Amino acid sequence: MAKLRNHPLRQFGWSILLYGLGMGLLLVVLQTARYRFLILDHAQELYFGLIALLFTGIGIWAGRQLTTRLATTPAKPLSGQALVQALDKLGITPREYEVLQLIAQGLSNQEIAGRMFVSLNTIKTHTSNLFSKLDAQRRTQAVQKAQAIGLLSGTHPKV
Amino acid sequence: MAKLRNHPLRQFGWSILLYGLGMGLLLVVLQTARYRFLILDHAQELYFGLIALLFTGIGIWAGRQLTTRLATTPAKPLSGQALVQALDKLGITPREYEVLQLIAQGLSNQEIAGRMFVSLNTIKTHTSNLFSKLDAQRRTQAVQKAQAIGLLSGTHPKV
DNA sequence: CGGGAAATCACCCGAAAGTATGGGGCATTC
DNA sequence: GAATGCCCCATACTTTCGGGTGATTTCCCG
Repeated sequence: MAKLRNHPLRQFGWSILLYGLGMGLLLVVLQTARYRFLILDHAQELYFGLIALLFTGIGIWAGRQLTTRLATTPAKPLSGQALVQALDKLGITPREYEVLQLIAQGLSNQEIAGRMFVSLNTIKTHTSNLFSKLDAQRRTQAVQKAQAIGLLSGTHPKV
Repeated sequence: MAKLRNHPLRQFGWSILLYGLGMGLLLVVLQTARYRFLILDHAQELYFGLIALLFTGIGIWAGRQLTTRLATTPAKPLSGQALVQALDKLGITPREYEVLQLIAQGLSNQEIAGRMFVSLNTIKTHTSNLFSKLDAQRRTQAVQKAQAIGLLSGTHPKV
């Protein structure tokens, strides 16, 4: 084992870890940089501004990753409790339902994998199980059937 | 063929402006605060960390604002004359609209070809043109956008 | 008549999607 | 502690999609 892996950077599972590491590293870099060639007390404001801007951007990115997970789950698709029963009846797990919602929003498997911080293969597994439970062969068919049953709320244009 | 129509982008209002102003103000506050009761040079690292954290949070908040604003596109039924106008505005031909409806019902290109008594390649051409007119990359995305505009009626439990 | 739009079909090619199978980790339950 | 269910990941393989290009026919319009 541990030889050549066929996945250079495709996996998003490490996103959070990388984010944390990157953040810490950036801080260190900024710190050292400050004590080297930018000792000007005058540039103090600049630092704050730059850091603020940078981390605002990072925050927006991170937020985009998180919002879908947070936003889709507590959304009121059909009838709350009735929804749970319907899902339970079909044997659809929470994770699979998440995938279903993202599929309905027109996302690709790769994009879904990125948003849920899991591997593309995992998404494929989820979709595969989901399709069999919904008795569908294609994602469009799955969405259609899910909407027909009422599993999905109104359309949410993302992108 | 494949002509590109105009796709006006959505405006975000002046929330960005307010955000910028708020950010600048926050910086000023932080600055003055630093020179008053927090003059410890020792806390330098803390400052960066706190600011980073703070603005990451702000970024997440801002990102959430933007995405939700995008997500609140009206999903009206739309029918009759208004439908024709909407289709005409997008440059969607009758044949393409037929394909769109069948796609929304979860059919594959092969199945659509069978139902419309044409070649699979013809369906591919239609879908391709349709996607460019709807500004979609995937069929699920096309369906989602079409529903958002109101081009598609309620879901029909076929199959 | 010539131009343009629509509809039809074809071919290639790379990227996604879907299928099948197996394995590991983890928590709950019996 | 064995069994179960969910989740995660992987490999291998086949099929479908989607993009690009080009071509033909028909029909309408100026």
